[in-house]
Amino acid sequence: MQKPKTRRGEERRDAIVHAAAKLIYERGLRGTSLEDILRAADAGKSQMYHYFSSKDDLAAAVLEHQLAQVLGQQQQFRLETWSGLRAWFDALLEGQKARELRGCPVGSLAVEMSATSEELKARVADAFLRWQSTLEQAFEKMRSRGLIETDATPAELAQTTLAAIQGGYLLSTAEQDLQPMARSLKLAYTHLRSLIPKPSP
Amino acid sequence: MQKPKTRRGEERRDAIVHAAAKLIYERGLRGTSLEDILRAADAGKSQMYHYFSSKDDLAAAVLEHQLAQVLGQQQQFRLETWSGLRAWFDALLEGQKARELRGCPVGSLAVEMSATSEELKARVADAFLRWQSTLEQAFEKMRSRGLIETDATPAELAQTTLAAIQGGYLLSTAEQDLQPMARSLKLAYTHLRSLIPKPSP
DNA sequence: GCTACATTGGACCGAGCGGTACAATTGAGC
DNA sequence: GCTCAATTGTACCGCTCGGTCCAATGTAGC
Repeated sequence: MQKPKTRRGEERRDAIVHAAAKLIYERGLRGTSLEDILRAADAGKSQMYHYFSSKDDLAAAVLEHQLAQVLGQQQQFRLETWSGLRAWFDALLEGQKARELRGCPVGSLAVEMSATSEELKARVADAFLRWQSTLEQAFEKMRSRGLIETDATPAELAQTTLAAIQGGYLLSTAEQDLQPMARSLKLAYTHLRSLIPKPSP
Repeated sequence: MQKPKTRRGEERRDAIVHAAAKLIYERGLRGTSLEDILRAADAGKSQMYHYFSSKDDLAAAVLEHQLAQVLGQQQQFRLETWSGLRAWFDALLEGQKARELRGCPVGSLAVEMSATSEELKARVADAFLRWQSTLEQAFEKMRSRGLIETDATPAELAQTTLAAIQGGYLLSTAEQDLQPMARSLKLAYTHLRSLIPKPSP
């Protein structure tokens, strides 16, 4: 409903979002009740409805939180270098293994939210486009530095790379096997490497 | 609970599964109540519980139904030929457009089911592996006919192709734009084409 | 047309859901 | 230490959910 106006309020709001993110990631959005979340956050209903207007509103905040987590981790890598890109892919794979093949914290939430209201659908689209745009910037840097050379636009590369990531997550979660994701990421990496300009003889 | 033992029973069971598949595809599994489904199928609760032991049991039947639909359509194409493969990709894209970017009938259900019980998770894995195996067979045919030549196993090609499809679906649904799926499928196709053996000079 | 079983209608249930109301409590700034 | 807005505890609400029960009805095969 409204933003926290004190330090303490902010911390409580964050605690609710954190607990919600964790539970929703594990059980899905519809599979997680407000009461579960509030119990986990050690908060009461009045607190939640003080900061969020509805469960959907909280869900939107959780989506933002998850995206921020992903982008935060991503920022630790210099994606515009080959070694950075590879390290990032490796980290995604490690994360998926560590989280027991439960899927992408943003992607799986997005699927469920897109099947709900128009409002949430729009929020999901916005979140994904922002994610895509961070990749686009990295590929644009690579292009301008001569690391890659292709007719494909950076936007196109960002889309196909993100699709490979999401497809990898989904298949690896569905089949309960890390391999499909490993292979999908490897293919995406190999494809990008194939765009390295040929040395002119 | 038990299988239909008459013609009429079978039709009613099918009607329930059909209605469930449609609504669940539109609103998600948890977002669809039994009462919604039964109203749409013009059936009563006792009918549903006569043929299914629970909502999860019905969900498993819906997954089977959706997979059968997908494999049925797929069978109309000769995937082991380049033109057939391309036509299939085009058809997937057309379907996603026609269904208003709502995603893969199997994939989106799989995401939600995997976040639920262990039982459903196992069913999802089985379904996906069966889908994957049909692709694997097609690629194996291509390989044995000399259409492709690669170190990658048919199983590996099937996995990466399926991942590209699912990633394309997910991104296109999330961003509410057909383009990411179009590009993801195009990339998958191009990659497979790159495996055409070089004519020995 | 009898019989045995498959099928169906519909009332009912307890639990849990998202959401509301309101009074009590806290604490920052003066 | 007063004041007043920010924050919190708690009881409550109406509704919908998945699931149960059992009597009524249809019907295939004899």
